[in-house]
Amino acid sequence: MSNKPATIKEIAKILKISVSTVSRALNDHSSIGLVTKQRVKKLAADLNYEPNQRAIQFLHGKSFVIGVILPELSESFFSEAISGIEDIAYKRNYTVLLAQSHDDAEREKLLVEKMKTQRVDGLLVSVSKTTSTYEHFEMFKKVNIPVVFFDRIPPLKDIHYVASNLETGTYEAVNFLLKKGHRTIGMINGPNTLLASHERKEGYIKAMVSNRLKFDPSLVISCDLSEASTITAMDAMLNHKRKPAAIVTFNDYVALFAMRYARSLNLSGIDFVSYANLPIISYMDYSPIASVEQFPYRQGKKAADILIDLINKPKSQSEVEQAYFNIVVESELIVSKLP
Amino acid sequence: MSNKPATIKEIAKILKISVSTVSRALNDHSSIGLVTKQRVKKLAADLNYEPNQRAIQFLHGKSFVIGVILPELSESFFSEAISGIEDIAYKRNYTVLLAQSHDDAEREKLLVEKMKTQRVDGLLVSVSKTTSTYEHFEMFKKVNIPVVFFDRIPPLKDIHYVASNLETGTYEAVNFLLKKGHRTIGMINGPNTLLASHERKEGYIKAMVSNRLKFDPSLVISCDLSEASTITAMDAMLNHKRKPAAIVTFNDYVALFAMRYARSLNLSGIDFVSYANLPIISYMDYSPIASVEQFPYRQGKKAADILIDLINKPKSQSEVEQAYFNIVVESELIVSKLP
DNA sequence: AACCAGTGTGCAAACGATTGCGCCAAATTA
DNA sequence: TAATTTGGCGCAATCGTTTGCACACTGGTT
Repeated sequence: MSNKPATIKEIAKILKISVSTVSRALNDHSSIGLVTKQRVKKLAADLNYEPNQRAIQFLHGKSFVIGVILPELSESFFSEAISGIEDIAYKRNYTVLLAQSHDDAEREKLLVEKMKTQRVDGLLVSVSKTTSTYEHFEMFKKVNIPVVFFDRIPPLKDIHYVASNLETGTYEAVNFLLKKGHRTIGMINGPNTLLASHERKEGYIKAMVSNRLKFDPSLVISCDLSEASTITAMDAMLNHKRKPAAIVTFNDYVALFAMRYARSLNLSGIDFVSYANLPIISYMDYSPIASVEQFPYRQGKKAADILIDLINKPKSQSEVEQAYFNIVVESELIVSKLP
Repeated sequence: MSNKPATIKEIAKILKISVSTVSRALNDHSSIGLVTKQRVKKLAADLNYEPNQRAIQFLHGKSFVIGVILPELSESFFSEAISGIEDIAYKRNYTVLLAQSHDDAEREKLLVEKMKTQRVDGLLVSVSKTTSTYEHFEMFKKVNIPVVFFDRIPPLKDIHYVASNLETGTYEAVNFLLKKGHRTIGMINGPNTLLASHERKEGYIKAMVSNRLKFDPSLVISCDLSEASTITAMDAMLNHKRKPAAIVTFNDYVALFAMRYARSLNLSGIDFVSYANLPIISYMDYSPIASVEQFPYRQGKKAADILIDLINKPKSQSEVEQAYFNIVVESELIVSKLP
């Protein structure tokens, strides 16, 4: 009963006109008379006609699908980013094919393969932590399928990407602490290999310098983001000849570890500032007094927009004049509301 | 330059055989000679031939896509569930079309519409909190597209669903507390309208009764899950003539609020048990001593498996003999490891 | 010599929608 | 009145793949 969806053919047969007329009528083509249009549209509505997307995709040689590969949806940065991607895709009539690499380079490679066999029209990627080779992405370029990276950018030339610049947010953060009266500010940073660590450090330095303070490198300590490593860093801070009165931490986890450790030593009064990645942290007894926000939703939207623009861009005649989008979303300091 | 992907036609032309032979050779059809098969496969590999999925989907009248609508990816229950869904879909050669309702009934309706125009082969849904009408799902049934609900199940007859039974986990939780020596155990439950609240209460009662203790209804207090409401419930607990020495809370947020409130009153020694929904909670200074786990990944896998089974099931001759899958994934108590 | 079985291959239709081209009639113009 | 425009519509090809059917061989059995 009421089984197969209606097709354009059936409409044509019932109305005793040709399928081309029906198609044109539904698409408001100028060469179709008003009465015919209305008759067709009426019947289409009655039959609950909906165009078969697979047929259209097939005809156009396009899938209207964008692939999205990201490390972990359970990280709130990514679950928020995917909302932005989804919203744009929806608005621009694209569909999202989502997959998680779970920070596994092998799996990421497989997923990229699958995206290719699925013939996505474009790819949005935030690369896995363990990824060290990038040929699988290069393949896409060869077949002219645009790839846009976001947040976790591979060290490649000539790519499109959207990422946040943590320098500005960090600058604001340190400035905020200085304005609050702190003179000695520490930073528990991430591994030096990460671009993100570098940006944080640069922001820190700029803030110090622009306030006519001299930058003390020994107050910026790297850690590997584990609790143990955070505690080691904290020990170094606390034994420093200039013990910091405020500390900027690489992320909320590190802040959590550091704050807990400080309390376990019965130390209070140190102000912490972090980078927002755990929404739950605001519910907690102790939380950073301010946070650098990276606007994942906004980044997701932007990246999706760029990707779809690229998909629909007429092919550039010469490869040379190809422009690469390198969009930087500025980060921003959000000061916690007092309870 | 290496533009369009290779097609079966090109292979046929190069090898001077017909497309049907090529197709059959690639699919290992028995009527094709060994030599021909090998020649075809060799060339296909050389040309990086991959079958055009859109063409195949179009031909079969199937999309090999399952739609997934869930409330919020940032809730870890769902982000874990989607991993299970993805994994099964990948394994069984389906593709996932994901969308979030953000707990908005209107949006959910729109998304269901979109899924229909996209002609998904099946639908997996966890309904939004604000959804109160269900016709949009009924539509799918009419056109014979299977729908499987998971976790948040609508109050409908004759539906497929996968959900966890919180009764068993709650039973274990209360039992655990009793074994630990507590005689008076309180429960801060959710709204009575929720099935989940009911299951928790039943588990609580069963545990008490099976330990020959009498059930005191005044020790099970409902709240609306807000902090204020949790505090009200806690006040009632603490002023109870039999002040509970252990409390089971509806979820981790409620546990967080309650524990914080207890500490603010300088109360310690109350044992809390909760239902796992915030992975971060184990990182915190104070956390429940045990948690009822609902295995979202497992639920997601199960739901996806059932859906794909339904999609591929030969049509039942009579509507009557249609069987409905009502799968219950038992919940389970996980006792926190001591640090 | 006629028949059959098996093996290997090609022809052509089908899936649903779009679109360039051509055709016919009515309306306008010369 | 004849010539030209134009509004309205149909024909048929096209996209890539699968598949039922027909056909042409070869080799073996009556």
